[in-house]
Amino acid sequence: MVARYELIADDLREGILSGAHPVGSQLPSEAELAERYGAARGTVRQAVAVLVAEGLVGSRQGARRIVLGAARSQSFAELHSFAQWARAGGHRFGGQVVGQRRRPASAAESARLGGEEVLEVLRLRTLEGEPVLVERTVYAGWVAPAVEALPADCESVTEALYEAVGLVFAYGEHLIDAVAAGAQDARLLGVRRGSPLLRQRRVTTTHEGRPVESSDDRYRAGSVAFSIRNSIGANPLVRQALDLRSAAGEHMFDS
Amino acid sequence: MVARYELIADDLREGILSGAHPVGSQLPSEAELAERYGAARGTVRQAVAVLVAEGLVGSRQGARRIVLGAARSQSFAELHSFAQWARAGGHRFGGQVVGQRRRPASAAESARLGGEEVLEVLRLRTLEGEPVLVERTVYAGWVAPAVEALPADCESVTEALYEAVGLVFAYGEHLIDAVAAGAQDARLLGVRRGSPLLRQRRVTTTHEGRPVESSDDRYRAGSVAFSIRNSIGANPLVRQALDLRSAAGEHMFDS
DNA sequence: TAGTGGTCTAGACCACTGT
DNA sequence: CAGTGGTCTAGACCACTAT
Repeated sequence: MVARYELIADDLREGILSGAHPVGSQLPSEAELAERYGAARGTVRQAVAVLVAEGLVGSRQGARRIVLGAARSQSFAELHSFAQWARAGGHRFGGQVVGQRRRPASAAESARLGGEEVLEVLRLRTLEGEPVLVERTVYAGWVAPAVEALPADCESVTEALYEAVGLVFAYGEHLIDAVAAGAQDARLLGVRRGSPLLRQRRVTTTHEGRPVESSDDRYRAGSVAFSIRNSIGANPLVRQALDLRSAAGEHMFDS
Repeated sequence: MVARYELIADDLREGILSGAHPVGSQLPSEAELAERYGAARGTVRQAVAVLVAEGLVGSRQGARRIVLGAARSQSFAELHSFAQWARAGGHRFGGQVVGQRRRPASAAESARLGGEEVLEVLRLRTLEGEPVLVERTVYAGWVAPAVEALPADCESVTEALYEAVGLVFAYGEHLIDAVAAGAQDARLLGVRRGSPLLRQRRVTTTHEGRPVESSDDRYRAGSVAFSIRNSIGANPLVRQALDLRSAAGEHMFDS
């Protein structure tokens, strides 16, 4: 069942991408759209809200909405899963488990993931044949058996876990910064020690809010960037100071 | 005029932060909230949607909403403006213009900002007394006079421009990656050449979609991170491949 | 099967923009 | 001032979850 407002949003989005609503132009009024699509104003508003959330359209009270850009937006899955992101972008990609072991959870990991044992996995991923990403993932004990059952060259862990045990990654918290490559990073990525890496740390949970994994992913500089569009009044990405000196991290990420 | 749904959202948010609705617990049903606040269900839904967008609350059809976290979310202004962000976080901060000059726009800048002349400004910003950020900003010609009129140690350019000429930064597009410090970066930030920096490139526009500035901001590693919470079905931050080899950048950022 | 969130309608009033 | 988007209501039906 696809919602009416989704269909309208799709149609408007296509109009933007195809140039029927060029960047900088005004969108038709809500009343006009409601008539065109034979829908109530509320439904049209819901459709337009989707485009606003995607950053394609800007909105202010009293004035017509304007088209801000024509870049397509990606899904949660594409942010969460390297494989799904790379596939959607038409990239050649691969992955390989480099090391994997069960070990007792540290105090912080236990608080973050629950349980007393975790599974630690080190993966190297390639894009267009080049190594670009080192993933150090710590899985909660309860998913460890399912993860261990995966092949070492599993393309998409996210998809495989869904198919194997119906596990859905639903929520994520991400922290993005830059770090110098360590010895292991450097060896795996083929860069010099100390060279810049883009780091994405994250904790992912199920629909119920149950933590599944915590990961430290490091991209070779120049291979990948994060992109965001925002507007006054709607903006989920935030800066965070990293406490240069004062009392240490109460933050969830401390590895 | 503060909207009803904002007040309800504020109240619910405070309940989450104060522990009345602890992380992992269920939120009251929409019907219950509607009765409690004496509002229609639609209004309550709008309030809860705010919390969902902030990542504080998770939502799925058929089940009660659950509380995901208690971190406060920040505003567009706080992402856009170093001063407003630092002030909201209670940090000590400062800034200083290091260099500034008008020059002809490159072809890319002309396409991005409009006009044939731009104003280029190099600023160094400090956090807790330490230099942490080098800002290289290119302003569109039409705002150049207003920017040049600012004092060299202006704390908040965003606020000053609003007060001086009523300019509002309304929309932004950001690209986040890691780079090695160049000679100038290294000298200004007090780090070694080649050490990792977190880079945020952005283009900002007015309400009308008119481009105002394009900037390349570089943070010393370990000083600042970007943070995001997301969920299946709502997610504005995306990865972007940086084209290791194939034909060069059609992307808007190419400086 | 009852409860809950998701979708949709029809209409009202208000705040703001543009002319 | 007319037009437009923002807020709010009251009620209906549907899809999904939990028991």
